[in-house]
Amino acid sequence: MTTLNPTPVPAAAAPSLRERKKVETRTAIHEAALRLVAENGVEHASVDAICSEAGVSTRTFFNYFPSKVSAVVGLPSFVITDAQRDAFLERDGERWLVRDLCALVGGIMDATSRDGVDRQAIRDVLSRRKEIAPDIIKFAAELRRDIVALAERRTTPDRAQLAVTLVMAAVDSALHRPLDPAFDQEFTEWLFEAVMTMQAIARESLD
Amino acid sequence: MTTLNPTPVPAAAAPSLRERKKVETRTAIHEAALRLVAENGVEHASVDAICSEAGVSTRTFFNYFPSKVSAVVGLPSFVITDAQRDAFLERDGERWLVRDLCALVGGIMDATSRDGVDRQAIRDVLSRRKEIAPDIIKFAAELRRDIVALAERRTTPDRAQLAVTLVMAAVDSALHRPLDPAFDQEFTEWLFEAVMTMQAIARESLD
DNA sequence: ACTAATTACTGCAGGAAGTGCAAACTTTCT
DNA sequence: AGAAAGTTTGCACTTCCTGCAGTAATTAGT
Repeated sequence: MTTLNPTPVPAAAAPSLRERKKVETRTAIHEAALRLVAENGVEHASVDAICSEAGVSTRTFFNYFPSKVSAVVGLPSFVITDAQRDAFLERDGERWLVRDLCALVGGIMDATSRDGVDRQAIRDVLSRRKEIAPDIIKFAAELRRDIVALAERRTTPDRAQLAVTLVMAAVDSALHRPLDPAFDQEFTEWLFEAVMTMQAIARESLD
Repeated sequence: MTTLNPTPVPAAAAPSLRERKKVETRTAIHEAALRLVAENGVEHASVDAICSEAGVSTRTFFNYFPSKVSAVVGLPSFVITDAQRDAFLERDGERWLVRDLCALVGGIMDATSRDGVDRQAIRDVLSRRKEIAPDIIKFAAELRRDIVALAERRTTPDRAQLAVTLVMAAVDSALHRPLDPAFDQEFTEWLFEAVMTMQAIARESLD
């Protein structure tokens, strides 16, 4: 499952002018959003401001991103690729369920800022402007549903619900952690570590 | 902590006409919001519609509640009472931290729909209209900060962060659970149970 | 190279959430 | 009754976001 090419195989093909321009404007918007939010905070970085910074019309902005947060994240929405879904469903039952969920979610989150945008920039914004966390969580809600659907193929609905909640909580904790040097290591690892620490805290709280 | 009266003690005193009217309009708005959201879903229940259902102006609506969700919940915001804070800080250290957090959060959530509104109504809306969950979580974000601040008095910032994240995840799971008969029992108990189950899932996922 | 079909960009009109301000109205106090 | 204090309302305004229709740019066909 390592070398699956999503494009129709026959040579990477020169990306057309159109394609290049699309990437260009999307990147422009994304970078402008990142820059302005970093400088002024989410509240005081209006979509209009981002648009003029990026040199596009407001309408174009919403052609690329459905919301302000999504522009900051650099993704119209979180999506599960076929490869990711297959990898997750390869194993069955509850064994490694939580670990696999971490891998899945980590992989999905890693899709942010692909097209040549400095990943450090997005990390900075997330850690410096924590007010954005609730919006991001809300933004990820749609994804959550999809993941629960997948998890339900490996355990009961009830436990699937809780397992996913737990992993999403790990994401949440990532957004609230101060500064976050750990964001550099594999996000998946980081998530799993968070889950394990939570588990430990819960257990210790009992004796 | 069972029989603590929040009012200044000296006789319950006849609530003035003004006070009664305020409660009346707040209740009217809350009930209208509940009713319309239950019928049409969050998306299709506009604030304007809620206002005319409740017989108040739009402006008055926002005098009572800062947002649509807050009107559904029936609270301008989640608040920690002094009694609750004191009860939480009575114990020290990590022992029972998670349990105490569940009690704290459970108590806070229990403040919804006090003034004679059928609690069943709000439960119904939450379980029938799950799309509202992300908004509620976002609504509770402010509270989250306050709770973390409290938790930090009993453990390290890092572990406080994670412990609170875990308990908030339990709330999240409550919002996503199908139908939820358990909402009837003490919410606190329910939260703790969710945490424990998550802990179990995480642990089992390892062996 | 010129035309035709796609596809992207833009403006405009408008809906919905939410805020500040000042006028109008109600309850309360003296 | 009249002043003081508090509540409700209308109005103008900002921001996010969507549908629609027209324009402009890219690409494909000849």
